[in-house]
Amino acid sequence: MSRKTSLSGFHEWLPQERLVELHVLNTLAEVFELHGFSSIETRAVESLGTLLRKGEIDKEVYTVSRIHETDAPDPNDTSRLALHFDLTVPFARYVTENAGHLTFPFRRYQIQKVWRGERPQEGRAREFTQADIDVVGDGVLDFRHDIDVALVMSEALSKLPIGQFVIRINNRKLAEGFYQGIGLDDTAGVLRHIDKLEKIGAQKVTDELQKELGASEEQASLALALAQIRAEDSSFVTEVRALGVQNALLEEGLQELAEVIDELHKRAPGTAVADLSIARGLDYYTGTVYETHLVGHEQLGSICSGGRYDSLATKGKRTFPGVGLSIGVTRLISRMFSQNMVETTRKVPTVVYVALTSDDDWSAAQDIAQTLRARGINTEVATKAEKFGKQIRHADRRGIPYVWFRTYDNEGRASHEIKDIRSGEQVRTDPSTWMPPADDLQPAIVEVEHNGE
RNA sequence: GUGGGUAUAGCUCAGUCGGUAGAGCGUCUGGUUGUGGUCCAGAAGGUCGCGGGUUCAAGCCCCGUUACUCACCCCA
Repeated sequence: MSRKTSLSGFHEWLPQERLVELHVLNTLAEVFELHGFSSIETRAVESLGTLLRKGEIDKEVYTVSRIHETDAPDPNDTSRLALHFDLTVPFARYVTENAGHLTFPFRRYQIQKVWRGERPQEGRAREFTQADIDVVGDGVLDFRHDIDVALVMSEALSKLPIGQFVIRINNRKLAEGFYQGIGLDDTAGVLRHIDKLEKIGAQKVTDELQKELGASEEQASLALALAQIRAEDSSFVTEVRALGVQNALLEEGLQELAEVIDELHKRAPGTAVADLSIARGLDYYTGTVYETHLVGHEQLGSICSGGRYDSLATKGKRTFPGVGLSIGVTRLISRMFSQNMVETTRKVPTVVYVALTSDDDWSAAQDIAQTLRARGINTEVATKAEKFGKQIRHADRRGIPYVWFRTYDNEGRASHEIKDIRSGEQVRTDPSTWMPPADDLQPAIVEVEHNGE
């Protein structure tokens, strides 16, 4: 169901693929609203200064300029406009700008396209859709929201035809406190190497920690030992303590992570683990961090990530701490297509195709269609009285399940017949009463079961 | 940004030693003259990515270029 695009990294889906995407988007919005998140949109552009405030991304940002701009663009001019590369940073700007009109804690969801200029490959596009939820507080934000957002995402992902997934959770305080406790001060550097654990293996990570960060053999092996800890409940706490590191920040992180994991284990068993190797690149995270992988598709990378950020949004002396998660909708559905994880029951919305017996019947056929549409039955009408075989074939190829015939008996009296193309069954009917089975009213998404995978 | 691979019909791909551009699927038409799917027969469909070079002759060899693609980096 998937195919190449002529502009790399900019997907354009076929109608049946779009049906899947819409199903995903609608399902997510539904679950988010069930949990009281309001929908907002932010503009597609921000000033370069806003986007780069945290100073990590540069080349992957697309800047926007008018073709009539007189001077050559200055790459250092932070007032230039650029397309947003995620929804968290624009949201932080939105919160500070509209703080006076919002009530806190503010729960919002936001589903929009974002753009990044990196080299595309499977699961990585230059234009893609993110579905974010965040909760932001004024000055303080109860820690329970860290648990809440993970539960919401767990529920949302469970309703998608994507098989099993695991939300892997860590805590920045835990990691940073631990590294401080063993004398490693470059937290970001250590995390960057630890993050590669799954990809390059334990030995290489230990080597790199020593060579590139100047860690001692003992420091490296302790950092690695921490990263290898995994648990579905708070049993990881004793494992960490067994490593014998003392640090106040570490204790705080341990407590937070234990609380998140215990509650998820209780309310959404099997969907979350504490994984102390999770690092996350973005440096604005200050506590809980999340990453989500599809079971059996780990190579795809994370399909839903986020974390707690205590100082991303500030306005004068006010700070707006937040916590949120973001689903990579495009990454998710491109995988669903490439692995044939889903099918649609048909590729068009149409339920009934009204055939023409003669070219003069078109207006009468429109009357039939109108009667059906009034009851919510998607209907289209043929424009030419081609041979019935051709009209049926036309409907069949487009995936329309029913063809409607208006026929005449020997006395010229009109009667109606409807044919189910799939079974071939054709019966007399009446436009004012006919209804398709509920399953045929709208195209549906069907999860494909793969054996042995 | 770095390194590898690929580019031929709508799609998937063959194309030998440099010698007239091919197959399967799909599409269209007919067999079957107003009830599809199967079968049979036939037809349409090409800037061989683009530009240059070598040669009597280039899809094929050489140089350049663009796009796509995979991996790295990073991330959803």
